[in-house]
Amino acid sequence: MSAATLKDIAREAGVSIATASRAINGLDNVTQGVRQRVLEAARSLRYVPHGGARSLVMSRTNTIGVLLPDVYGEFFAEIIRGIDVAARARGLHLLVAGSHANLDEAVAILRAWGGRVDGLLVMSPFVDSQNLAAILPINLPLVTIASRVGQVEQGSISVDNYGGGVTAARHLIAEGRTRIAHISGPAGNFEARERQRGFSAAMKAARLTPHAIYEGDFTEESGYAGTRAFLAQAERPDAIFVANDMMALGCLLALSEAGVRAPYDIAVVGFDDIPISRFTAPPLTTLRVGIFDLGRRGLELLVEALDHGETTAHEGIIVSPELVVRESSHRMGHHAG
Amino acid sequence: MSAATLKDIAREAGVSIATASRAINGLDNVTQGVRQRVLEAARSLRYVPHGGARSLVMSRTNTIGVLLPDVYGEFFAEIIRGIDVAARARGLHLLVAGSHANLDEAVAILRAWGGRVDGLLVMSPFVDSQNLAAILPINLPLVTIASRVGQVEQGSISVDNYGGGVTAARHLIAEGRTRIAHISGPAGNFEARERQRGFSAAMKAARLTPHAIYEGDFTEESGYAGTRAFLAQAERPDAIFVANDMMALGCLLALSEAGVRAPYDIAVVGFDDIPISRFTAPPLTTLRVGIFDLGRRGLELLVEALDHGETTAHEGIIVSPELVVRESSHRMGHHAG
DNA sequence: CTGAAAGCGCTTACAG
DNA sequence: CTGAAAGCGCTTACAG
Repeated sequence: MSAATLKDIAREAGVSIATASRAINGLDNVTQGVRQRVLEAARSLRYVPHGGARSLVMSRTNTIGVLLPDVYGEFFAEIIRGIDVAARARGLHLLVAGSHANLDEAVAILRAWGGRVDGLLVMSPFVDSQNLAAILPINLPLVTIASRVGQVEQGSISVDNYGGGVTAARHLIAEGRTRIAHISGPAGNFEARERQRGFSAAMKAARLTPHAIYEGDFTEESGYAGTRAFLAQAERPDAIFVANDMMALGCLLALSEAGVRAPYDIAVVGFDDIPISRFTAPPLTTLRVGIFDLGRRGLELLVEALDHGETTAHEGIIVSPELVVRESSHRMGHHAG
Repeated sequence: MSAATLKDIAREAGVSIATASRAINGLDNVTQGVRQRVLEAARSLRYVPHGGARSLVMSRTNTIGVLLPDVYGEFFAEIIRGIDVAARARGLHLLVAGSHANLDEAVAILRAWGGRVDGLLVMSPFVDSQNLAAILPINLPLVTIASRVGQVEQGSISVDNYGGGVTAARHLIAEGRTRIAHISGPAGNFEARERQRGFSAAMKAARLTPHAIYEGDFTEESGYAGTRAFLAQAERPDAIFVANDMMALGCLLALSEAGVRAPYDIAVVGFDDIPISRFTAPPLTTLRVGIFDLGRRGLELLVEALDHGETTAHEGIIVSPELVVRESSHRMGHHAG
């Protein structure tokens, strides 16, 4: 037996399919008795409305398409969680693509979503993703998260990465560090680039030169490798600004293995404040971007665009990361051994 | 201008809408010239097929519904990643619900997916989720991941949690530990229960009694709290089997803060092998369940059920977790200080 | 309050 | 090779 349709329950209840539809949807122009019969028929036939058909006729899918670059690690788990919680609260469904390697792939995915989504939530941190909006195959409300997409978009929420880089550098300088190294994110990543720019600018303002720069790729492995490289140098750094927390984990392990104590020998500052950063040993000083809220607010912006029509020109929201000082960078930590 | 439809491009190309459809879909019964004209019209009108309409008529959505209990932490990021990679390779879309607190909510979500998905991938580790399959509102192919759903399902992939608990206990016993404590998962969680059962059985077989049991909830916080509780006892444990890696992170921090050295003073074993477990200090001994593959294989099982019809009775796949010995439990670690 | 009819955007036998 | 027509499962003016 395949799924029951409105036609089936109309026949069963002895009414027209229009009336069945009204009863099911709780419209008020239906008599008590009729409604009863319809609902009963629906129950006995285990009727489940066909969402696809309904979407087609109402030209509204109640579904948001979420396009992410890669769902590896806690950062993306938090983003998705924020989006999911906000979507569920509004009865919206989420069509999720958890990876795209480049613009072409992103466009192909978006195209395949035609007629399946009401709006788009996109995170595409590639340096060239400013073209995304222009290439966009479907003309839908679009909100970008932590991306460099620009112009055409309906709204955006992003992090002041440059400012965060400045803050990180200033903090380490204020801690009395002078040989400050940097492990960056991948070259093609817009956010990574901004963080490094901010870091460099603040160093320059303090008349310091970066002690060393290592190009990582945002994975723990690369943070580990970068730190090993620094430790092998003739003159070691006395601080490392790591462009995200995942890499900072690798950094902390490399230090620990080498018997180098953070913060005493080398101070470490990360970026993001993923949930586990409070639980590293030592706990990690980092720049909190409020990952969950990035996702949540992104979805809320999109809902606004959906409700108020696409004309509402939202300015981009820019979140200032907050320095969270924990033990990895600060000699006076509570648990200093 | 709203989105162009097949009708628009048919008119533009001077053909019938049936022919336009055939040309667009690459069927071979179309002349070169006609195909050219249609494709050109489609391009100039920026035509994107309406996936919803296509689904309706073909009664195939090419979409899988993914129901998860909670997307917090690396574990779920890995599960989603595995599912996503496998789905993208097959051109399938993913409708994702990243949280449900109980059976009722799960059922409501599933119901709302009627007519939007071809099959269901469900992870519902609640003890009572065996009822899920029976309550299921829609009659769709269903594969469960790490769940206790049973009978009605088309397929399942799960972890031998009991066996993993046994292995963890045996390992610690073999390491010469005798005062072995346990931080469990939440009481209502099926997997947590099985892990503890296995642990207890192996302890009993070795004529040992669990030194202490603390009921956690799979979060870092509870691992931290449980460990603090253990450390406050008159007689401290010399080993802790922690029911998942997230809690083990909290455990390691609590030890580190208290100046208790793992593995020397207290050995620690986790469960899951989330990506960061290699990067804790000390690196965490754990039971690798192959999280990514759990997601990937779950989706593959579902695709099989979709292709071969719902009759194929898949037996449940049970994955044996593999003990990965790192420094947190073993005195002879490479980097022992 | 209820029903017949049109239509959402597409695919697919059925004729030609 | 091409087109007219039916139909996927629903909603919604339009009459009554």
